[in-house]
Amino acid sequence: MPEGSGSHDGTSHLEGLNPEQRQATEHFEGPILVLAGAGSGKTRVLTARICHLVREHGVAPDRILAVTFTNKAAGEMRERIARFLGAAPAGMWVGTFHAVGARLLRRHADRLGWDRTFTILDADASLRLVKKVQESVGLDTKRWNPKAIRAEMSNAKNQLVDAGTFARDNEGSFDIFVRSVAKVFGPYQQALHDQNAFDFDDLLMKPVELLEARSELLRRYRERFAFILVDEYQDTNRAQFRFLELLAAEHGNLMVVGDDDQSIYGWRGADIRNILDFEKAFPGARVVRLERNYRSTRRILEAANAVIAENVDRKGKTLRTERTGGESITLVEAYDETDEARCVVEDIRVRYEQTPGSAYRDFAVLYRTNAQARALEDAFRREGTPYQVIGSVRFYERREIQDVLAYLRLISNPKDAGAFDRVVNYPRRGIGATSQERLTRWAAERGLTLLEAAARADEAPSVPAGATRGLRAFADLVQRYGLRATQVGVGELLEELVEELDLVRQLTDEGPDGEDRARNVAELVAGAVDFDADLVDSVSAEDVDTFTELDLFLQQVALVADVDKLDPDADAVTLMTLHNAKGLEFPVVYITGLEDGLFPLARAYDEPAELEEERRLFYVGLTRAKDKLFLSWARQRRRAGDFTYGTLSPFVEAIPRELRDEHLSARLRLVATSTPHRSRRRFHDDHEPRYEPEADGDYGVNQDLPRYVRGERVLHQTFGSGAVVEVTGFGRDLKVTVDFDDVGRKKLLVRYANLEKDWP
DNA sequence: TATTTGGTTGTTTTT
DNA sequence: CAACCAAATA
Repeated sequence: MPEGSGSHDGTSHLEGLNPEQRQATEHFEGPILVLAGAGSGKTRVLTARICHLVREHGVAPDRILAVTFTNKAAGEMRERIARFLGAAPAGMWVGTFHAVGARLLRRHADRLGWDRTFTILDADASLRLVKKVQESVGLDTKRWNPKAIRAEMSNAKNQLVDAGTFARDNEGSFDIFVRSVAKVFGPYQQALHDQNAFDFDDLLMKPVELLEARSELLRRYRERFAFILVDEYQDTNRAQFRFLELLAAEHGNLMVVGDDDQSIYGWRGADIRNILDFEKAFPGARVVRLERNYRSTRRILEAANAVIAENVDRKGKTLRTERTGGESITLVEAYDETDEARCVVEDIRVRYEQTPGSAYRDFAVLYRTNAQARALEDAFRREGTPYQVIGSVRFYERREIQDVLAYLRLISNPKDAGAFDRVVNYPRRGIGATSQERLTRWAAERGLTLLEAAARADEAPSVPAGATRGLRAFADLVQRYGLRATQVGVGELLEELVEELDLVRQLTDEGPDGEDRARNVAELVAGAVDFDADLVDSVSAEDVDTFTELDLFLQQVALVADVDKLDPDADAVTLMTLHNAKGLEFPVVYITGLEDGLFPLARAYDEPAELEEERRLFYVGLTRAKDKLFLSWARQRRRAGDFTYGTLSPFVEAIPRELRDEHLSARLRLVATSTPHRSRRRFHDDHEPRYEPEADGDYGVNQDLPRYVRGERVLHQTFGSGAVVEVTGFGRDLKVTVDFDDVGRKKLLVRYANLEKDWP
């Protein structure tokens, strides 16, 4: 589902470009910002320009660096260029920022004190490490949420703030949370180093460190990447900006393509200023605007334009299309999420049956949060409509997959303590928590890696004899496979490993989910067998031979996103979050869950900037559709256990009424016609849950609960006492801002904060 | 040491 | 309504 229209094989890369696209494509030297609206053919422009550079200006492909947002986009770009040029662009670097960063680190990690076989920790592994470090520095993991700590560190790294700087800046802070983060940050980085590992954020930050510290490398790469192109520039963060600046500021040959209206990763550190202020950062930059949309019908674009026009912080542009009219936008009001899902599946069924030549892959169902996938999946399964879910329960995050991968990681990098902990007693080898702890202590005393310590466990006086046997067997196994990894491919290696561990049987014996798990492992093995090291574009061809296939496989696994695995050949409806839909297009798009508080999420109301980001996300969703848009919301929805009662999202209200075609779901229609004189609230039939006043009806009775009004004194378990300064939100999203006497101002969700009345 | 249990906790989005 | 974790048990 690439953007823009297809190319014409064997013809010029310039053919079919409109004047603006052509202008951008033919740009040669100097900085250029391409403001490309949704569906305006920006991917085409990027590939065409690369072809132009190579063909018309004689630029060698290996002097070009192109950064894309997903690996899939990178692959597609490479493919298209090869088609135009008639040959693969040898030596050209194409990949995500993370992949490019990893590639640089693979080459030069030694200059930073890492080994080139370093492990890339995924989100889960890094969280475990944070927890472990927290325990080691004596910071209660109950009181200080490891996730929050990791998020804070991640944020810092994305701003290029390292542990030392962070500590210096925050050690004396009045905010205990920040001080706690400062306590963890240094040891966390140290632990990463000890394990020869980087986390995701390091893949962006460390290359910058590398280039800043090594002027000879900087010089070399500036020269090497004489032309740099960046897609989805609106979603770059500080570290990524700095990376580009380092490489491109001198020659200025930087083309960035993006759309400020589609900036949706602010929460991940993306700084919309990067695109808004590009001309300041790169003086003399040319600006080209692509405002002609080749994707959507006029009705869809009008709706999208109306929605995004409500944002203040934007460059401002209006998309135009050559297409006319189109179907009106359907808006369905459903009873609950099950009803909503049924409506979607039903609509797909009807369209599929009535539209000649249509296929299931023409449909996409989008939602704000992954949790919403469940009800939809159930409906699809019931109806027997083929579907694929992107994200949700991510394949590589599944427990059984992580276990197998931990073996591979440990085989590839014996210093990986996280991987060791994970599988030393899986399958059971009679090594309990106590033995593990003792071994860890002994290893630390002797300066051994856990694996070395396990091999010599008999020398460790404190480790029980039973555990010693298991440990030695384990160490022996990992060592054997370490050798094996240099002899056979990763597919064969994994087959042998799974066989030896008897994993399939282990899993099937586990119970009801066991078979699924076994199937997943089989799928992983199949993936490893199919793995082709030549396709790993995050390691240069010239470097490939210095790694085992296992190393390359692990690198690949760490960096592939879920969207990368979207199978375009499968004839199935695609279900995914709006974030994952970025850059894709479909003839028919369903956007579900359009309730106030869900989309936009209630918490976005805290900050105008966040609300604008939610609106941009909606805009991204709307502009994915080529021919037909279908919007839906539910009056009632189960969220995190309890019921919520919604109203239509204000985002939808921004769409002019004449563009929408509003319906009640079949179910609501039924109730409405059978009891025409009753008020809406009484439509529920008796089999359905009714409005149940929640158990908080006795607010006035409980003397310990504060009344949340300005000036009220409240007491918090960790933050102490303070005064309420602001009250926002309502119901389950009720929030209070409190000025604490000791720790300053905090915004808390009443539902979780457990505030007590502070009696003076 | 392994397994079960019950209670607590938390849902935004992802490389 | 999960998934996760600590404590209780076999």
